[in-house]
Order: sequence, then structure tokens, then C-alpha cells
Amino acid sequence: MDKSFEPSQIESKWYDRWEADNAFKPSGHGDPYCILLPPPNVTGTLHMGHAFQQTVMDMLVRYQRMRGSNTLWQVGTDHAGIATQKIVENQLAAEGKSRHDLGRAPFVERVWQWKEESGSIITRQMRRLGVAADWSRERFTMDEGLSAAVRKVFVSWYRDGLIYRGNRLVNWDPVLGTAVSDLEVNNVERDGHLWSIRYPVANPDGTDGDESLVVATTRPETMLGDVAVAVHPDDERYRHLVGKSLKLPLSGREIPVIADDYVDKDFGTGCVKITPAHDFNDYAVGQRHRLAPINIFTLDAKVNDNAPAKYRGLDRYEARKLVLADLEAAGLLVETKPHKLQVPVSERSDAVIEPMLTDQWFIDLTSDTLKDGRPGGRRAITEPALDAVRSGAIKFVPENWSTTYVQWLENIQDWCISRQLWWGHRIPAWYDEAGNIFVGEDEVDARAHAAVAPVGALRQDEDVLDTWFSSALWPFSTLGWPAGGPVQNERGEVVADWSRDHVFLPSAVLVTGFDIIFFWVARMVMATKYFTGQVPFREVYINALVRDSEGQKMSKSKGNTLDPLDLIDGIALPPLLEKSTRSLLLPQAREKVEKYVRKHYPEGIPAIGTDALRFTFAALASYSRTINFDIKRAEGYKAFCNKLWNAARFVLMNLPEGPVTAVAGAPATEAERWILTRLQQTLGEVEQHFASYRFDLLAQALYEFVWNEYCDWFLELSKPALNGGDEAAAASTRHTLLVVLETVLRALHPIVPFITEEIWQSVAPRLSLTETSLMQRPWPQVAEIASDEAATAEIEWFKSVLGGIRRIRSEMNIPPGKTIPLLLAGGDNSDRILVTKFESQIGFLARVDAPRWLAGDAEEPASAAASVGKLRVLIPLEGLIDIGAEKLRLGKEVERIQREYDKSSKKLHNEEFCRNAPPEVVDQELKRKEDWAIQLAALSEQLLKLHKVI
RNA sequence: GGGUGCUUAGCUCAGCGGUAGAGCGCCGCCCUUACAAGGCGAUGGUCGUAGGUUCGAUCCCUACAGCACCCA
Repeated sequence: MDKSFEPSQIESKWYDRWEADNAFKPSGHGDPYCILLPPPNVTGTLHMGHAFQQTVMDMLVRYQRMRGSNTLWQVGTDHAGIATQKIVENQLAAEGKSRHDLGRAPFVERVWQWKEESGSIITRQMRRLGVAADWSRERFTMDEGLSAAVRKVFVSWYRDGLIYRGNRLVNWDPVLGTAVSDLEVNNVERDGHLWSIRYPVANPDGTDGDESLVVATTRPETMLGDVAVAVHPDDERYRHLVGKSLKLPLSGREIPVIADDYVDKDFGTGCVKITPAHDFNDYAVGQRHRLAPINIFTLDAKVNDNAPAKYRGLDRYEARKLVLADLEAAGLLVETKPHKLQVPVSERSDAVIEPMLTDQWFIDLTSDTLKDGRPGGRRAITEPALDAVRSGAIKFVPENWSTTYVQWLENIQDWCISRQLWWGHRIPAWYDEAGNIFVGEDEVDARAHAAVAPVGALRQDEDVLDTWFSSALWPFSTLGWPAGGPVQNERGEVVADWSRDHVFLPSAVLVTGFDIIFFWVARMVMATKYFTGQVPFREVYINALVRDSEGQKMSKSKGNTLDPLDLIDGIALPPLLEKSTRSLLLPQAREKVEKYVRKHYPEGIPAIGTDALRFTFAALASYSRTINFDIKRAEGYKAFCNKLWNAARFVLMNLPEGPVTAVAGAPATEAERWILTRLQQTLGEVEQHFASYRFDLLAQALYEFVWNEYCDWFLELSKPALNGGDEAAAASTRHTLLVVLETVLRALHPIVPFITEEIWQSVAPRLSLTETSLMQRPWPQVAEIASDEAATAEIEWFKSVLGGIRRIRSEMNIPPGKTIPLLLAGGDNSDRILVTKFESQIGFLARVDAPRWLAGDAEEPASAAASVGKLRVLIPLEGLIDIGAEKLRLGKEVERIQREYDKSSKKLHNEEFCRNAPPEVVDQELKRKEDWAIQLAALSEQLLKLHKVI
């Protein structure tokens, strides 16, 4: 083995071997354990969130595989309708073309080309992360099998009366020209104005009356589509006007004053203009009062022919200016004041969303019963999804997220599933020339199920389905549903077979971010429950969001994004700068990003390797909802990998040639029995932390075991054993060194697969193991390892003795290389036995001469002292120690112990404590008081002696 | 407005009724033959504020403050 750990040399080697050996495929035996990868965008690249999430999944899968489960890690990508279409449209725009210049079929062909070019980037990156997924089953949401599932589901839900087409108000992105989900709309606070506009009351003869109402609005241009003004029913100021008509300025239409308790009496004037066609709240008010909406915008947000001629064709913001100017001129603009408002912005295009009345397809999630008596969406889809969580069939980790899930479902609206795009699953619906709708798997099927005879030719719906519609089917469509038998990919390879693979449903755990609980998690539950009767997964582990070291959200325009591969491979400053600023358009942003990068990575990013990155993710994965990724932390874990590497080197270089066999009667030494005990405890903790998804504690337990116990103590203790005269102890120690190493490699493997495999390959032959890869080794069982409390207590004693000597050495500035004398005083019989037993270890590790016991009555030389129970460990001062310094040191120590003693003592004098506290707590306190008293006595006596010396 | 979190060492975070912890950083001494990506040791905290419950509160309860995020 090389002197230090070089990740780049081992990672690709092992990944290729594993994959070639089919090590990632389900074994076919054991309990099914399936994890579904949240499918990333096929044209996307790996970011820190993916890397974190995938590390978590990979740890679970590797752990379960070693435990003997039949593991399936289902990977794949989704087609990300809007995002992907937009990328290709941008490419076309660079050529001066639009998708309409190409036409639908050539455009879609071009998107497929782009998908082929870029589609493997993210999967290559995932391999670099060490993802142990079954690549032979990789799927894409638009591949034939998954598309068949989409058609089947659409048609079934339609025929069950749960999908309908309707003219509804939706979030319309006027730039992309499509409906978008309300989940893809962000409400952004912006500076705007609140305008107060006077609406005169109309006289019965149509002329303006003396009275008027003043409405406040942030969107004056929409008044062209006003159908009413609403006031609160209890508002005394306006009660007499309810039912009367107003003359709508600029349009001249008459509109009623209505009473509705949606109105906030105290906001503005207490009068609200109602524009049902362009506001969700107003739409609801309009429906309550049976007012027909008036749509005043075209699909690209220009004023349409429903408005007075002079405004037609104007963009909504130009129209606003003109409306305000005209109102001003008419003396109807009462007030203009600055106002902060929430503006709905499309996540996909940054355009301001325009609520728009359009024909769309919806999934019914809200009606209890259909007109024909069949169950409606609430009963058939929403309630089962709620019950799945309420009943505990699906558990969220951390548990709180179930509240988020439940509250959202309780307030759910019908799901708009149509998108006005070309890239996606085309809606399997056809229209005849009379506008009748025919739904089927294909046109033939649609005709076969026609309720009325089609009039003329059929024309398929132009729209595609929301990407999440296909993602919602992921838990069962990837397993081969709806086909009964083998499903092949485009290369003719079998990728799934429902008759065999259905055992993987429900999957064990879904690992995903909270941001898609609504988008994806809830919808998978709905679809999977409906079509398979099962839950899609038993648990949902909501992973934290990865932020930068200062807690800022990672974003390209801030320059604080990290490419996981740059952490793995390292990157120098110049290419990092180039990369970070390459795709930025705004010069200010470039400057800011460059400054950030130079400040945080003045020397670029050091290569830490996949294992260290994975360990870092594990160590950061507590239940908190965000993790701040600090590269310093990752560097620390690279050091850990190096530590493990060198520990292995030490073990291997202390072995004789050939296999090492267990010695009869072993383990021979306390140190071995202690490290095995600690190993056993650590494995127990690891089990527990896997079960509770506490990867931080899991990583910490292993880290501490490897570094602070195995390396710091056991390896050090093994040195005198290996080099001492006791050949049986040496042989036993060699074997234990090896066994503990091999066991901890197994336990670490799910977190750090590469380094553990590399080391294991050197270790395995020494233990005559027959497996060819660490991946084939069984998970280490707690029950296989014996614990020994007595040995543990002895080693703890030893560590205290050593600690005492080391502190004295360090604080008295005795050079580490200098061997010094050691005197012992006090102590009981067991101390004497232990001193004899550990004499060589104490001598070796503390660099002291053979200890000498002071006879009870012998004159004690002036010494520095530490106490271990009743035992006093003395370092004679002569020629070594500054008495003044030792008095100071000892004085501080005595004070500290005195404080602890007083605390303990005070507690025990409190009668309430003794009466009310549990007996074991009182006992513990008594014991502590006693221990402090012993130490106090020993050290104050020592201090007294030092004072006498001078 | 409704909801969910967070506030602990210089930084990033565990802990959560009974002796305040880790990693990194900082300081001191050491290139001791596994590892200087290292060893040994030290420093560092009235656990956001104010009340309450309790024999005992960083932990439970209440209020407040600050900071996030989600939904409307």
C-alpha cells in the first residue's frame, strides 16, 4: 500500500469492477428492499443536493445488500417538460429560429437529439459518486414502457370519471405560453403601488350619480374586466349601496355592488373591484354571485377585444399606464401610494403569471360523488392518500413532515395536468368536428369507447401532460406495470417484469427533499394507491437542503454553488473562476461571483475524493432541515480516510507472510478484549442509527471508533504487545488487529465504499476470506462479537493513568522523547495488579522507566502528581520540573475538584433531592462525591508536600 | 394571516430532565520507524431573553426577541 491515501487512483477501478460483476443487481433472494431514485432531469447535471440525497440512498442500499436483502435501487431520469423544451428553444433562438419555424414533429425530434447528447451526463456523474444502482434497469419517463403506463392511467381515470376537461382559471405563463402548476409559481414581494379609483354610482337613467365608491387596487388595468365591486356585508358605510349599479370608468359598463365577506373592511377603502377572469379570489367571488367573467387578455398578456378599442393590443403594463393616465384625466384617480405586493412569478421563465381562463384537463381531487353516483376524486384519490399517512402505513422521517403533507392534501385543489407544450406525453384525447371528446389508448381505442358517433375526422389534443403526471407513476411503472410480463427498452433489453418485480412494491423508503412533498410524494401516493392498492413506500426520509457554509441557498448567480465533482477531483482557481462565470449574463453578477469564489477558494478546491465527500454528507445528515456545507469539514473527513488507510498499513506491515489464523485461547490481552467490546458497542449504535436514519450519529460513532479508539489506543497498545516477549499475546494481537479492521471496513463500506474495498482486498487474503469483493461480505453482527466489561474497566484505568502522566509531561514541558522516572503511591490491591499487568504498555506509551512503588512509610520525593482513584501517580521533580509551575497546576486542579465536590455534596445535603430523586441517581451522586473526595485528598496532600519542599 | 423549524465553544453542528460534547479553527510541545492529511496537551460555553413546572432545566411549559422556510 502507498504511504498515503490517493482517492483518484482507486475509485474508477472499483466502480468498473463492481458494475462489470453485476454487483448492483438484485440478488434474487432475501427480503425485498427497494429504493426509488427521485428521477433527475435528463438534461441536468449533478448538484450538491443530488449528491447528498444519493449518498444517503446509496448508504442504505449498500447496507441492506450486505445484510442479505434483495435490493433494488431503481434509477432513471425524467423528461422535465418545460425545462427541457426551454433549453432547446433557447438553442433554436440562438439560430434565430422558433419551434414554430420547425413544426411540432421536427422540434420534438430535436429535443430527443438533445436528450441523447446530454442524457448520460448525470448518470456518469452518479457513477463517480459510487452509486450502487442497477443501471441495467435505468428508465426514462418518456420511454415506451413508462409512456404506456401514462396512457393507461389517463384513460382509466377518465373512464372512472376522475379526469375532466374544463374552462378554468389557471396560472398562465404568458412567456412560455402554457399553464403551470401553482407549485411552480413563486410569490415574490415587489415594490408597487396601491391606486385608489373612484367608481360613480349609476343613476337609473344611466347617468353618473352623485355618490361614488372608491376601490383600491394594485392592478388598475384589470378594471377593464371588472364585473362588480364588493363590500363587506357588515360594512355600515356601504350597506345602502349593495344591489345598486356602478358605472365602470373607461368602459362605461354598469356593474353591481355586491356584499361578500371575502372583503377586508379595514384594507384600503373596504371596497374591492372584482375581476373574475384575472384573479383567483375574484373568480371565487364571481362564482358565488353568478357573475360571468370577462377575459380582457390574450394568451401573451395583451389587451383583447373585450376592452374598449383604445386599449386593445397593448401589453398589460402599457395598458396600466394608459388606464392610469385616462383615470387621472377624468379626475377619478383618487390616490397613488407606494405599496409592497406579492407578485406571482413563474419559476420557469421569471415571467409574471397571469391568471387566465383556458380549457385544460384536470384530475378531480375534490368531489365526493360523481353525478352518476360513482366515487369522486376526494373519495377515490385524495382520501386514500391521506389515510396512507394518517394510518401510519407511510411514515415521514422526521415525523413533522406528515403535518405538511396532510395539511396540503386537506386543502387540495383539482390538479391541472395539461400543459401547452410539445415535449411530453401527448394527451390521449381526440376531438371530432363537433367538439366531442374521445379518450383512449390510441385513436382506435378512443373510437371503440365512443359514447356518441364521431362527427367527421378526429384530431388529437395538442397538449401534453404535466411531467409530474408520469413521475407520479414511478413506483409501479418502473417495475413493469401495466404490462404483465417482461418490458424491454429500446435496445431490446429486459428492464422490468411486473410478474416478478411487483415484490419491490412498496419500496422501503423514499429519500427526497421537502420541496417536492406536494409535487411528487403526494401524487405518487395517490396514483400508486389507486392503481395498485398499495402504498408506494413505507417511509419517506426528508433530507435537508444543502446550503453554502454561510447558510445561503446555493445559486449560480451568487457563485456559491459547488459541483460535487470539483470536490471529488479538485479544481484550480482559474478554471473554477471560468466555470462559475461562464453562463452568467449580467456583468454585475460576474463580478460578484468572481469575488465570492476568490474569497472562499483562493487556491481553488482541493481534491477530497468521493469517499470523503460521502462521509461528509453522512456526518452532516442530522434531522435538521438545512445543512451548511463547509469544505473544511470535508477536508477533515479526507484526513479520516487517510487515517484509516494508514491504520491498515500499520496492521498489514506487522503481519508475517501468509494467512493469519486465530490463536487458541485468544484474545489474549485486555486491550484486545476491550477493543472488541467497543467494536461490538459501536456496531450496535450503527444498527440503531441506520434504523433511525441518523447518519450523522452513525458516521460519528464509526469515526470515533476508528480514530479515537482503534488508532489512538488499540494500535498503540498493540505495539508493546507485538514487540514484547509474549509470543502468544503477539500472535493473538495480530489476529485481533486484523479482525477488527476487517469488521470495521464492512461497517464503513456503505459510507466510504472505495477506500474500504481497496483496503479490504489486501486484508481479505490474510484472513483467508473467499469473497472477491467487500460488497459480498455479510454485515457484521453484534452477536458475533464478545464483550468484556472487566477488560474495558481495566483499559479505562490504563487510559487514566496515561492521561495523568501525559498531562504532567505536557504542562511541565518535559520533551516527549525524554524517558522519565515514575513513582506510585497509595492505591489498592487491584491497582498493584494492574500496574504489573500494564507495566510494559505504560513504559512504552508514557515514556517512563519501570514504575517504582513507594513503601507506605518511605520518604516521598517532591513530585508532580495525578490521581487515579486512590492511586497516586508521581513524577519526581528533581531535574525535571519547576516546582512553582507544578504548585500552580496542582492548585488549579485542586480548586476544580473542590468545586465538583462541593456541588455534589450540596446536592446530597438537599433532603428534597434525596427524597425525590430516583435511588440510582442518588447512588450515582454518592459515588461521585466519594470519587471527588478521594482525588481531592490525594491531590491536596500532594500540594501540601510541595509547599513543604520550599 | 396560518403553519413548521432554528437560536449551544471563534465557525459548522450534535445533545435534550440528573458531571455541557464533536469536527474544524486557535495556542503550546513534538518530523516518536502507520499516518505532519500526524501525535500529545491546553484554552474556549451564566446552552437567545424573561418567567413557570420540578428535589434538579440547555432539555418540559408560557411569553418575548431574532433568523429561516412553507402555505395563503
